[in-house]
Amino acid sequence: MANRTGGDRNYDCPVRDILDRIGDAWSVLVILELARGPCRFNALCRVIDGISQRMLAVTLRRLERDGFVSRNVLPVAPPQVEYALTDLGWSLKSQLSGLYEWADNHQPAIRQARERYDDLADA
Amino acid sequence: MANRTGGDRNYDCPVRDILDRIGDAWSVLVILELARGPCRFNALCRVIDGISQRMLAVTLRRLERDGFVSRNVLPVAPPQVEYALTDLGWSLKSQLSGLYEWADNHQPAIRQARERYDDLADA
DNA sequence: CTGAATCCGGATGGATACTG
DNA sequence: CAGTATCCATCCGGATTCAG
Repeated sequence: MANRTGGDRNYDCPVRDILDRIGDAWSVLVILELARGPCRFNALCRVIDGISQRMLAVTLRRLERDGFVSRNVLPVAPPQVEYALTDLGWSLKSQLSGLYEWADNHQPAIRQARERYDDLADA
Repeated sequence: MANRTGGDRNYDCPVRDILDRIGDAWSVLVILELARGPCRFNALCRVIDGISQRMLAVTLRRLERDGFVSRNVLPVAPPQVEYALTDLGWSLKSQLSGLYEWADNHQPAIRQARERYDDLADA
């Protein structure tokens, strides 16, 4: 989605951008992983199970563009690039933590609601 | 996205479901609208600018399934269906409010980061 | 090692028409 | 009124290949 499909269903969305980002599974996983410490491209690729090089690159670029992640090229050969959370990134991370907590607390309720709903639907 | 594309990139995602939901623009808008009070289908359709009948129906069903929204069929003719937030829905709404606040506070920083990034890219 | 470019299948969402 | 069904354009993400 990146930033609105067509480009202009504007609403009030100052938030849409952030929602688009955290609505993206990979972004969240990358942020969570980087919260454990700075990390390099391939290391991230290995540890984030299932992500493709392409999506990791795309995700990192988006996060970097939004200022959540810093990209540090170490002048060595072969080149190494280290990614880390910025202050803004940490701020977002703490928001995510809040969401995670909420999600954990309420997941049983959601699960239950779904089962009830699905049972009725099957019948 | 609904619930994981392929169906099984599992991770630790108790949160993924919620993230998928609030990552969806329509869901957020519907919740926000219902937070202003119960509402009927066509009324929602009119007030949520740009949504199609289909997407409203799909969105409402998802929200209902997860227990965020209640669907109340009034036994009159012609049939009326009133949607409203459940307690769980209100709980989610307050989380969203937190996110909105955070987003508002940090949007300047993000905007700035983007401009900086894009300027460098253009050059 | 760290990516960028290309190709491509599948899912998503819009438009439209139809129904109870 | 409150949806459902169908068709179709679009976009996303995976796999693969190439490059600095």
